[in-house]
Amino acid sequence: MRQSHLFTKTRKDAPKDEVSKNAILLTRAGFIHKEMAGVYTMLPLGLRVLSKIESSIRRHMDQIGNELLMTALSPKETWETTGRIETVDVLMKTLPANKVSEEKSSASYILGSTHEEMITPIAQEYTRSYKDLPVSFYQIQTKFRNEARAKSGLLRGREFRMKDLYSFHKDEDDLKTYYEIAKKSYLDIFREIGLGDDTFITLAGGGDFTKDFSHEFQTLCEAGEDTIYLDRKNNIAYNKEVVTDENAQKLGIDFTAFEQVKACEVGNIFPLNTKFSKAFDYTYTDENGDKKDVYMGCYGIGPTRLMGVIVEKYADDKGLIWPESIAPFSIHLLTLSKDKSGESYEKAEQLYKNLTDAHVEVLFDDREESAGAKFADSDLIGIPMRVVVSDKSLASGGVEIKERKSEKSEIVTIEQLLTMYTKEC
RNA sequence: CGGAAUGUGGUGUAACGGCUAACAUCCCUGGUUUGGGACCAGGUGACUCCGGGUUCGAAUCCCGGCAUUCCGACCA
Repeated sequence: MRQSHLFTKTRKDAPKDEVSKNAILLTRAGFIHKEMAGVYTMLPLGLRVLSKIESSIRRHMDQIGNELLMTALSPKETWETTGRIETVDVLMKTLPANKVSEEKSSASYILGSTHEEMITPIAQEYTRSYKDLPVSFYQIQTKFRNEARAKSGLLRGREFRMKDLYSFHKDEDDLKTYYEIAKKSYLDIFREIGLGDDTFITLAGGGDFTKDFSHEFQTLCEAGEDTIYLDRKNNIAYNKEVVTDENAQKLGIDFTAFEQVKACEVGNIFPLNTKFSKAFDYTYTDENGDKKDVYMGCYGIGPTRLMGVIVEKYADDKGLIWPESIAPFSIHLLTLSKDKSGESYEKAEQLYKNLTDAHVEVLFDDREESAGAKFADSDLIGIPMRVVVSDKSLASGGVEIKERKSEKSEIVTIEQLLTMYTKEC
């Protein structure tokens, strides 16, 4: 993509209505645009990152589930069936927007904050035999939660992206088996998008869902809302909420020996068992023709929150630093020449063409800006590799390459650069 | 949902109760410049969040909303 065609611009000043690092940098670099507290538009650069995160999640989820797309609007009745219309305080309801529509219909709907109420009847309709089980469904979708306090930019929004996976099983053992598969898949995802080393499975309270512990995936992050008790050696953590004397005794654990760290919950998984299948009277027929309860699990990851966490963890004082796997582009190509008929400009154009022909994702800064402005923007946007084509670089034998995360730059020939990026494909 | 702070051109800031609301940046014109957010000249752009009140006079003081941020509670 040519930067001259990118409608967003960078800003030197931080927006005054943001304090969190992720919101400030993503706004300054033109990745997001705030609409309201906790509600952000994804601008082109932001959408590219979000899409990469979601693609990565999708690749892993396709191994263990069927993708579908449920509706964001849901009928009130289904929430009345489970009783959660009374107990889930983040539910948003639609209202007729004006007098005219009020006269037409006074119906109101629930905006989906989670989809157990919708997926269970779908599973019930299609999978009623032991031969159909286990089965699992997932979607990546925009969710709505009326958080009492949206905060920390992308970390806690009222409208956000979520990947939600639901699994259905013949019995508890089968659920447990799948639960472990899902757990592993989640760890693979976090590793792939660059959070592997700092993300820990964390035992937490099960909320309404279960009396047992549930599992959260917590990424070490100062801006996170949670505190976890971490045992790095054994690769396990406990959410502060379950660190009680009672649990210490029950589990035979000395929590004082654990490291206390701030973390952000990037995923969670729950064994729901029969909570929802009972509410919807969902049973299957077993080999003997008997009706049996269906066991269920649910598993969530928040792509927008992941994006925020990655910014919080990897940015420096100059701007964003994207991990390779989710960067909006692989290469930020800069020409320092404004003379569009000059040699260095033409070399840059040719290089841009060769790279994009080879399916390398390149952001080409072809704008008429000063060198300093281009470097500053490049640092702010945070694409992993910067490639500069200028009279100076050509005189030194080629193009200058510099990784965003490194201070060092080096000169390579154009052929060397092309080889580096095209032989991977 | 409780508490606190803040609302001024697109963005970031300034302005004692008193003159045409100032500065920077962005944007537009022209010129100059080209390896770390260049420079010169000119120009556009604000009912000072909304509604009341006090006052001869309100961006400024008071009351009520709304919005944003932070702290706390909450967080399927």
